[in-house]
Amino acid sequence: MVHLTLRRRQRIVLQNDVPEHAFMIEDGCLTLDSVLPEDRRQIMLVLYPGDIITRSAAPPVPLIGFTALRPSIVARRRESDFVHQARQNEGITAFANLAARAGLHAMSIGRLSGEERLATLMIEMVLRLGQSTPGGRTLEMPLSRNDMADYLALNPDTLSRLMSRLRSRGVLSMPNRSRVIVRDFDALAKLSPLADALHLICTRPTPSLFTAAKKTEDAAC
Amino acid sequence: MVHLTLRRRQRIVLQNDVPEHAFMIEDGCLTLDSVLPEDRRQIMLVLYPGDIITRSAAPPVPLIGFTALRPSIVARRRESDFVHQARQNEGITAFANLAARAGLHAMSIGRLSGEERLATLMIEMVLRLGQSTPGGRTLEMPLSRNDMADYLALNPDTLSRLMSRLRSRGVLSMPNRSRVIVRDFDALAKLSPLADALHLICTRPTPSLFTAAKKTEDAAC
DNA sequence: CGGAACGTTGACTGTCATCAATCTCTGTGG
DNA sequence: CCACAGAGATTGATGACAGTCAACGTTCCG
Repeated sequence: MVHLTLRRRQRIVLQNDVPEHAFMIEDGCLTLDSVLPEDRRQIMLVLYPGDIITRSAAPPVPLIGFTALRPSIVARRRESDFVHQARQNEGITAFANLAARAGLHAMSIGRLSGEERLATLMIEMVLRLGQSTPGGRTLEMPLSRNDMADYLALNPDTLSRLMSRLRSRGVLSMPNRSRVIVRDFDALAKLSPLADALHLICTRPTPSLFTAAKKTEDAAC
Repeated sequence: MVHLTLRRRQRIVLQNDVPEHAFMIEDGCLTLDSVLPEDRRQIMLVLYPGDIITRSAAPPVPLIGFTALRPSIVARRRESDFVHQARQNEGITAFANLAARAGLHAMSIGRLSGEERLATLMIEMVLRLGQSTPGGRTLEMPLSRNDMADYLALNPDTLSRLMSRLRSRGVLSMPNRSRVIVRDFDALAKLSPLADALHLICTRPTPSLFTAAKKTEDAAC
């Protein structure tokens, strides 16, 4: 196992590694992203500590990889490390969670308006990174404006307009480029049809199915 | 373990089951879908034999579930069945694959034009279900027009226009409502930036990482 | 202090959604 | 076997939302 220390903006491309690696986020915040022809970048997911990425769990597009949004630590393991039961359980829950989040994100991109998508992102960020402060929930936004646009499948100009709208309505404010203060979380939650789902997926520590399986040792089928 | 036989259009909602179940597609073709307020339906993924769905691997939105597109057989197992090493490997590869496909789909919805999305779907269908016939690759399309629209995050009218365009260009034809004949697969592939990725994800039997792990028995970390 | 990267805003354009009218299948019952 | 009903699909007219381009403002960095 190797620990990788990534600087901000540093990127690791998931090539057809032999042997394949599993990258486990230990600290920091990264994106799983890819760039299509004509500079169409899409951020598939934002990754947090506990997430595991492998080539097989990522879409097999040429430039797929992950990018550190802030200084991050990633453990790289080889496939053979997953012989152990405990590791396997970890892998199953991590991948199931990844699939669930990717599906939710597809739904957000596919069926929500620009404003709803932005609200959804902001709720995710508050739930993951927000701190209670006087005046609202505050967070250090790890995504740049362009990153946010690439995550939400919007263009930066449109996103800027949407942000201005939320600001003028007093839902949130941005004292500087990276800091966000959500002044009215309830209003924000009302803007996103996925608020409840986000709450479930961001707060429950890890889903239950296979972690519980270890305990019950009875034979199957 | 229970085998469920599903009729066309039959739907199973993934509730907060206790104990949670794993549904393994044995035969047929289904969708993983959900409906948001204002009748906004999104098909997250099309499921094929070998796929495994659990509540934890699906986005935690209220009406999430799967729908049979044609008569299908699904095995329902309980969590305790996943104690065994072999099952765990199965689970890991299945979920990793699900995550990869969900990510690819998000990219398709997010960054492709309507026409590119439709081409992407048609390529997926040809690769999964196509039969070589004189005059092109033929397939029985399991998705109705509305399903296709809900999968591609388009509306049915727009989709109809796009289909007409492809038909008039001679890329494909539809002798009846459900049968598709792809007359010029190369032209179709050129329309989708994700053609190569689809090829990788639809043809490789199952990804390699954890299936190989069983063999190497050395200690980890 | 100056330059570059990043962000904002306005005017215009294009794509896709919506609504409505019409047409086409498909299955049912006379 | 045909007529019919109802769902499904097509197509045109129109409108809304987001994309594009360009100009300008702001922040951050050397």
